[in-house]
Amino acid sequence: MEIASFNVNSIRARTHAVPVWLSEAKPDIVCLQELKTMDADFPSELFEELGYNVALHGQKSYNGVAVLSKLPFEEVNMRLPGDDNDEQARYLEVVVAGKNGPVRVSSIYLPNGNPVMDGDSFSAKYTYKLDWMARLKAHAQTLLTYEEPLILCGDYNVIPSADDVHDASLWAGDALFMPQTHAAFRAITNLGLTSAYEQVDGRPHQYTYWGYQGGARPKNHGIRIDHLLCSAQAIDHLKSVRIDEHVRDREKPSDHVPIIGVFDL
DNA sequence: ATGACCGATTGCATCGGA
Repeated sequence: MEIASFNVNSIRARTHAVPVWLSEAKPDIVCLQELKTMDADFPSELFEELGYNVALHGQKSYNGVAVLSKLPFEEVNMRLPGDDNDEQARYLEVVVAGKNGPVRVSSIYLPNGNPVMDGDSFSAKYTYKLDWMARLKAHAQTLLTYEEPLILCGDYNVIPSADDVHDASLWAGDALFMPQTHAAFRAITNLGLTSAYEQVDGRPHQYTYWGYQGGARPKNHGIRIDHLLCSAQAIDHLKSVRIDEHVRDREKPSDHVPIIGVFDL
């Protein structure tokens, strides 16, 4: 089973790029982020034609997550517990039937959090990011008690270490690289979730995002912020990981590229 | 010679992104 994560930066702007990539890569499950559209305007037919079932949690203009799956959904959950007033569409969790039992997959669009400061204290945006990460930790803790293959896929907006960016000094003080961000990310991984990339590859300076500005892609000034966090029951069956960075060099690309984990599940 | 950001909105500029 191949499971991918891809922040598309508007699904309507990517009606060519995403189906072309799907036709080549043929992943079984794809977690999409930053749809930037309401459910009614999501081009489901493009994906149904390619054999995918679609689970959708859209939002007008911002955010929005989806899961495409060749296997039918046995369960779909659209909310990250912990704040009933949170209206932002950033979480979608599904369960499909693997070879040896249920496989649980989430599509995550973790808040950016910039700017970090508002005067002398953390901004509302950065506080929302840290709160959201604490909620994700609490939910992950619940899901891990199921002792299932669990893969939390998404745009975490977290640069895990200085090895995951061209020049870390340029990111000091950024919400993606703050000590508090790193601590909140470790609080999640320390529960027993392993980054698929770090488990089977781990080379430094491999990126999943290059900004549109300043020739970031040709200069290879990227960051690695899209991650597949896996329970032990998933990591046991992880065979390989790849980052399809060639997608970034095509016409009208997203600023992110897909990351794919190959699991024997 | 110079790698000039992109997408959504009700807009002809502003916001959010990372």
